Amino acid sequence: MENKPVKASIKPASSKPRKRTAEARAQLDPERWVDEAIDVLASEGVTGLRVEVLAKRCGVTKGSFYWHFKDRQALLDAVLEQWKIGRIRDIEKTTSVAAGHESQQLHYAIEVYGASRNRKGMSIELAVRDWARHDPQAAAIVEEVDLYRLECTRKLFVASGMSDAEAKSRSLLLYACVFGLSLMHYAHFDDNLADLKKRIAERIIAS
Amino acid sequence: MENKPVKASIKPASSKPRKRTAEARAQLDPERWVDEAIDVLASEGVTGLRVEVLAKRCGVTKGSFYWHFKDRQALLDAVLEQWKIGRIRDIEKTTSVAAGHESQQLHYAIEVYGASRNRKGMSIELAVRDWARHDPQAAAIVEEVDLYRLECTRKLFVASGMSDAEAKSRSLLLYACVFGLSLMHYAHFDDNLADLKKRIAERIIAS
DNA sequence: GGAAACGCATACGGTAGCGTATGGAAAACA
DNA sequence: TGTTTTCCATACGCTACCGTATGCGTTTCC
Repeated sequence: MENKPVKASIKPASSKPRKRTAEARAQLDPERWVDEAIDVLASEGVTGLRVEVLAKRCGVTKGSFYWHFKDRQALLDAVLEQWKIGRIRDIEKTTSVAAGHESQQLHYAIEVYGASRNRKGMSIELAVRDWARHDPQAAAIVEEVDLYRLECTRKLFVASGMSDAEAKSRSLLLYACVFGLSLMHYAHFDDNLADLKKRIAERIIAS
Repeated sequence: MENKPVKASIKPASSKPRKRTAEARAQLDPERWVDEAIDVLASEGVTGLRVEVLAKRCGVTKGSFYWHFKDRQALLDAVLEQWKIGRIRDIEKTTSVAAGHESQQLHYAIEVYGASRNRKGMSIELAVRDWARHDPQAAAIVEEVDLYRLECTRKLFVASGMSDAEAKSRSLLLYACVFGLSLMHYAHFDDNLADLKKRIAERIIAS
């Protein structure tokens, strides 16, 4: 009556690593768990990230989970670590630019966060930040990421001709605004939101 | 014996009425529950708002809770309602000003949110907004409050001489920044945070 | 072709939380 | 004074979790 061998939620694994050592497999699957966990995190928040729920999403039971992870906390640690790595990689990609196009790149940085196609990314961002309000470990990761972000955009502002102090304030303003906007419900505040956003971006970036 | 539904009412609760009528008592206590609930909400988030935990904080058992409230959701509804009322009252207080002092009042509005003495208020704010990410009812309340806030500061910007479109963008920028800053961990980004904040406020408000 | 390790299922004990049922003390009322 | 209403305690059933123990088919290694 119970589902016997759960079939295909185990995805590739069969074709690629022809020679799978124990380590190769043990390192591959936890990543799968973490990816799925980040998905749940985005939609349910950290408190909705339960072992048995996650297992069901992966098509297995928690017996599998506790083989890959010591406990729930170990998963949370891995989620934080993977989030940090992904963010830093993304920040580097978003803020690297040829000299002379700094302010254009800053505009892009604002847009890319506000874009609707990036809703999931922002959901993760907000979930992690809410998590950080109750968990010092998450707070430490968020601080790392924030400082890295702030530093990268600060450089862009400096490169576009601002003083260091002004660049720092603009950098902070930029991210505060990006995250703050994603917290607010202003869709009915104006019928030309695009113009509003454009004015805001200009105010943040323009000299 | 059907217990009648409890209606939340705002009553200053005369200090110690030696003669407490039935109605006075039935209307006083739900308020107490809601106040305590908002405290828990601030520190634990909406998912940490449990009936039995709350009862313990009130020094009673949940038997009492279920006499005053139909279920947990009824409490959550009351919390949202009380939060909305409190916010709107606060916004009116913060944004009412004699003509000619508008930009000064805007500076005050920014400061009052960032003030450390207001940490609890901001915790509630963030908890409600996180709540709104998963609950349409909470989202509706947040939208009401947001639109009211945005409108009040918009008027201030207009009164200080801006165009309507510019005033709207500044209003949105102001609150986005206020909430965004409270989400970020930037304490170690600079050793003169006061100057940073001052520059940011100036950028938001100055013509 | 075993033997060991792997990867997962199943079963179990335990806690926390929701909501209901019911009893009971004290106040209010008549 | 007797009755009703108010307010809360206690006990119960139920579900959702966490983490452990154990069994079992399958792969990997010798």
